[in-house]
Amino acid sequence: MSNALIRKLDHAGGLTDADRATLLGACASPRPVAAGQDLTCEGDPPENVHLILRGFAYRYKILPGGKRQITAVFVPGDFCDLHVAILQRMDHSIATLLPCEVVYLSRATVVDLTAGHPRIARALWWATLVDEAILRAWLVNIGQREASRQIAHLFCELHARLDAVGLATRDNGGAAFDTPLRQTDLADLLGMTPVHVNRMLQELREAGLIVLKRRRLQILDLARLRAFCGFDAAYLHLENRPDRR
Amino acid sequence: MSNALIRKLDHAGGLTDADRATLLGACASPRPVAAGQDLTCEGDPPENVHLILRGFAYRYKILPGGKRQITAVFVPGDFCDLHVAILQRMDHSIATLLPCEVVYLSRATVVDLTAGHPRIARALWWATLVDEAILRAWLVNIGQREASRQIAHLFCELHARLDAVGLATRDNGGAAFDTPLRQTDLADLLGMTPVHVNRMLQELREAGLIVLKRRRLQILDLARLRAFCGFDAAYLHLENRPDRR
DNA sequence: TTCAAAAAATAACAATTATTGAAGTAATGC
DNA sequence: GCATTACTTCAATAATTGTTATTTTTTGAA
Repeated sequence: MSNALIRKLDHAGGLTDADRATLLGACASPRPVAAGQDLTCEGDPPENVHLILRGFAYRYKILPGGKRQITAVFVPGDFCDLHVAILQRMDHSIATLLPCEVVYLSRATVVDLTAGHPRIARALWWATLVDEAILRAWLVNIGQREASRQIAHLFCELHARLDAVGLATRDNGGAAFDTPLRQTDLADLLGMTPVHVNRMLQELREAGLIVLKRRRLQILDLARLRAFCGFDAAYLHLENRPDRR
Repeated sequence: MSNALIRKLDHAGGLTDADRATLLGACASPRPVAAGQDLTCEGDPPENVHLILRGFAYRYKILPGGKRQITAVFVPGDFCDLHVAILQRMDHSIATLLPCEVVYLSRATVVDLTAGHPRIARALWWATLVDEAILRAWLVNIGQREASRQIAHLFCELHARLDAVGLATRDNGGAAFDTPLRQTDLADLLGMTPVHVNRMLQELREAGLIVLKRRRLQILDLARLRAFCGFDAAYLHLENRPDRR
């Protein structure tokens, strides 16, 4: 037995079967959440920790002028706010992009998980560090790359992360996955206008790099797309390739 | 007795005098490091944890094309890489901006600090979360604000962080601090060209918002500068205002 | 299946930002 | 003091990105 969380944490290495069973137990009763629902709002005191088991969610912040910046995308296996219990108030919001299955973990449960299981604690620590590394990679992406390469880089990252939990396919050089991001989401994530996102997507299509249709992204030649945007998966720290079960 | 680290962690709250003494002891023998030196290089396995006691440092990543993105600025009291011991390789580099005094802490020391002193552990945890929040704020800044407001926002953040460790002045509405960032650094931090940074600084000067001369920044009216860029210090989580000692 | 709403695609034009080069000034380190 | 580095200013051009508006397609609900 396995689930997205365990598949992900296996990349951190060091988990025993007993640890996996403990994690499975903690994920026992996920709740369904509809698309477009806030899991946490800015200003709230943090309560539960949210774990996405199925579906997609995202972290965002609304500026006074109404602009929205997306600062994280959560895929199955991701904690949305593992860390945040120490802070007094949330400084951002979290919402679902698609219908999700979400595990609500009380702080007490998280403390139990980590205090009683050092290898799990280490794996969760690893996940937190990877989240931070992703944030840095996004900063580099937005700051330094041109628009079409930003989009390409995001797609490469999403593919790698979804592949790590078994939600992407790879076939002779190509790859594919379902993406929840609309063009307006991409725009708010990369700091562009939706129109420009659309233009850049056209470019990627015309360059023969991607096919994007009905929220399904096909990467025609993964190596070529990665070269195009200078994607280096090192920051995802997936070096411990687990056996596929 | 106090130092920048203690002044900073006092904002997390909860430290006892004994904790402060323990922290002071850990900072006992800082090493001087010249300006422009790498403390850690991308690709290295992480070794020591670095704590800046005096001076400024920054985290950066160089892209294949040679572009540099600065992903963090460290001021006195900041850990550069508290967290990173778990990962196999550094995915970025860290270097000094000015001559610094740096405490090199072995992983063992960090483990001792946290394992034996729960309130210190909590404070370090808090510092890690704030670092992440700053990263998100930078993403929002670069993604959503126009160039001059990005610079203003960065200045507001630096002022707040330096004020938290007693390195900024505030006088009847205004404020001032020494900044280590050259215009090329600002450019690599915000994803602009140096020429454009220069232009935007002129705008801020002409708007009567700042005076920047010889690496000293004077904010003429802090409230006005904050309003100009929509700065809200909440993400720095400095709510526990300690007594100044 | 049909309809209404949302999202995506497209186009023309405007605004912002980057690039390059050059020249001069100021600050800094040795 | 001298050499070096950083900053300032100007200009002309190019590239990128934003704005607005319209059409088409997709999506989701009735």
